[in-house]
Amino acid sequence: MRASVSAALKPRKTPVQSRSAATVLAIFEATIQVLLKQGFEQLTTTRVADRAGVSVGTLYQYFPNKNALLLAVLGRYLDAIASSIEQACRVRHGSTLRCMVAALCDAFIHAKTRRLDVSKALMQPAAKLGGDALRQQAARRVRRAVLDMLATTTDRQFGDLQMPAMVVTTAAMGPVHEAIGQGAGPPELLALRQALEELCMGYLLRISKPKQHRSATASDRV
Amino acid sequence: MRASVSAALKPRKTPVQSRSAATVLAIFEATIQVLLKQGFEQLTTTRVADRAGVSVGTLYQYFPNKNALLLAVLGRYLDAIASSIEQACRVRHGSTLRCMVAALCDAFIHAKTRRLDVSKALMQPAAKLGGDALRQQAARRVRRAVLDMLATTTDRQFGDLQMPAMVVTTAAMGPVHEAIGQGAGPPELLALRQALEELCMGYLLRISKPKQHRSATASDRV
DNA sequence: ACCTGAACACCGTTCAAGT
DNA sequence: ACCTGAACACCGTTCAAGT
Repeated sequence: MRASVSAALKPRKTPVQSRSAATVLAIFEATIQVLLKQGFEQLTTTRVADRAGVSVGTLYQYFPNKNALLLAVLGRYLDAIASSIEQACRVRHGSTLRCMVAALCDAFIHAKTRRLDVSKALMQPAAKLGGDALRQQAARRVRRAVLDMLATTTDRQFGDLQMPAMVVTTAAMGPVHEAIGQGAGPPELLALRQALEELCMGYLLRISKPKQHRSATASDRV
Repeated sequence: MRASVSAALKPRKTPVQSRSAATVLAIFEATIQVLLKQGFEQLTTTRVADRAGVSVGTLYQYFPNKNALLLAVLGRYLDAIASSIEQACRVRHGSTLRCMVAALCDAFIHAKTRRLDVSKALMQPAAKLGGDALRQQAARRVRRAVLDMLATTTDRQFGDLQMPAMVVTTAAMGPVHEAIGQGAGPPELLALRQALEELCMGYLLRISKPKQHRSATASDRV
């Protein structure tokens, strides 16, 4: 029952023929193309329709307005990011804190780096009306995934988990966003990854206690 | 020689009579009013001019286009924030790491909380073309201030300072932004402040070594 | 069921005319 | 030196007509 980020942005009419499903896909791709080649300011519904090979009217048959189109594209992107981080977290359930932190830092950076051009292109309209709500919804999924993972550590125990999960996720985003914005290359990203790990480890060690070493296998497979 | 964030956004023509200085101020205030009352989507150059009590033509005499107007308003806001953080940092030069971190966390939260309505209203257009460049420029000032402060600690010594300064500033922004976005009240902000302090402390202690206790007064007034 | 594109309303921007 | 506001170009959105 995991909520999809783009749930509220469903096209006006659901494609029932394969022809229109292709049309919607073409519009999505055309939007990203225009965003990449012409930029946000130059993005026009007519231009998108042209590049998609359809008329404006067709575009408006599937999206109530330009904003909804942009949000739909952004939503797909955020969905993909959230999913990949969720998976990275799930794989590390029941492992060491250091191991979890390392995986998490990797996942954050990969998410933003995977399709760097698209990331950057989407960052501009991201703060427009509604875009922030989407961002928050995706952040909630990530936060939840982090919390679930932390709850299964083998070597540390936490009091509250809500706050640390929130702090770690949002805190890690900032440096990554900044580094990307400054056009950081592979070497800088490597140094950044290291710094993020120190950041998360320092914080999480500080607010947690070592776990009692009675029977380590007891809570191994909860 | 500290660069002003809004340096590149100077009005088209510099007001030489007091009448026009008042006009520019009125336009600034009108922009924020419209942003607050009608929202970003409804913000129209004509509407701003109307509320400022001038005609559109007058507005365009001082700002080359709508985007420049928005950026100018955003620039003033970011300037104010950066300045207040710079000052908070300066006051703590030569003090303890814990003391610095505490002051810094306070400054971050205060900056975003001071005029919360304006903060929120400005967050929408912040990511539009050019807005991101402004944000980065302000972030650079803050980063610089943090670095300068850290260089004067009495109890710890760091290897590199560039990375920690960058990480701490950008990392702290995320949780604050998120909390504000979720409509956090005073109690939540207090808990957040505490968490931010742990975050910064944990990280900075981790990457620094205790200072030798030879003659503490030697590097006191560098 | 899906597509077209001329037509309409509205907004950013200009500029000739005013004081 | 500063202000005005009608006029223009362009973009988002619609809808009657097509297949």
